[in-house]
Amino acid sequence: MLKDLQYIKQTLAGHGLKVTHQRMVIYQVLQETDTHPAAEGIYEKIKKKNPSISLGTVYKTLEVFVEKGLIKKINTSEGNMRYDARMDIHNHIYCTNTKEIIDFKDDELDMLVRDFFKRKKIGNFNLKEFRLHISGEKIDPGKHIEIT
Amino acid sequence: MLKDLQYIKQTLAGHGLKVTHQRMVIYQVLQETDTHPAAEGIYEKIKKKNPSISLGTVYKTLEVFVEKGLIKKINTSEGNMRYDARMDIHNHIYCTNTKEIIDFKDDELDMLVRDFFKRKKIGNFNLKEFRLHISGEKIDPGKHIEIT
DNA sequence: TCTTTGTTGATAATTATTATTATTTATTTT
DNA sequence: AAAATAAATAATAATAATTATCAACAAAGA
Ligand SMILES: [Mn+2]
Ligand SMILES: [Mn+2]
Ligand SMILES: [Zn+2]
Ligand SMILES: [Zn+2]
Repeated sequence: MLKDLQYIKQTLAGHGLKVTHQRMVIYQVLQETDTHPAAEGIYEKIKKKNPSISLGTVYKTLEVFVEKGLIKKINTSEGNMRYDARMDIHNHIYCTNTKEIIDFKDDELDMLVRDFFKRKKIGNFNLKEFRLHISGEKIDPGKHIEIT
Repeated sequence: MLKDLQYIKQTLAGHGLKVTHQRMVIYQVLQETDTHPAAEGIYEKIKKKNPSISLGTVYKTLEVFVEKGLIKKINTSEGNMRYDARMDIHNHIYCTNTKEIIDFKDDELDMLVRDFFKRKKIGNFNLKEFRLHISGEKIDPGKHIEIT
């Protein structure tokens, strides 16, 4: 899913953000990857081509993206934050062994849960969203997890 | 749900832990409360009656409890850890406004999801558990959330 | 061009948490 | 019971992740 620069520019601008090189490249990294990286990881990847970038800028920029609804911030059980460019509602599979986070989306499951909460009401509460956190361990850490 | 000291002693001992005053009082605080406090909060509560206790001890003790399967450690979307004395599998409702975490357990929902994963298999993955994270906002922050 | 405003990089500060270690307390051995 | 051993605690230092500060820089507007 290679996004061209034009698309990225439009996306940033469309969210009310001034287009800068740093923002472009940070957003691009997040688009290209599905590993839900931490700020540090994004920073390391960018530094190769762009050694002058600052880690603080990465943090700041990611925070701005989150505020503008461009990306999501997700928290791991290890306590550090990871970032996710996928904005559709979906769930995460955590491997407690490799610390990987894998996306998991299933319409049937969504319906099932949404349906449940149509019946079961939570009083004095404005439900925004629900996510399923699935955790376990990869059997063969070398191979991929596959959802069938 | 007032637990007497005898019960707490037995629980600690039953999990292979030496019974100390600090452990007793830390575990007691967690038992008495349903607010999923952070280490700091537990520490503050204990300090009143027991001013000599150290924050490091609270952290250490909580970690020991988690390892022994006495309590659970849960992570908030703000990134800091909270502790939960409830050990049965259950879900959490997060209020993004008050930062409260409220327990939510429903057998029908559990079945629904468990059932789903009996059909939908995740390959190369040993599923340990799934939890539903429900987030939203309290409508009246002064009042309680009620599950009907 | 001058002025204003927003962004970045360098760096300092903060927060949550963990590690270290001497002291205290509990348990076992003599 | 006294001595020896082991475990737990308090005080403190260290670390990691993240946020704040601020001067330099860049873009946009007048
Ligand atoms: Mn995601
Ligand atoms: Mn819980
Ligand atoms: Zn994702
Ligand atoms: Zn709970």
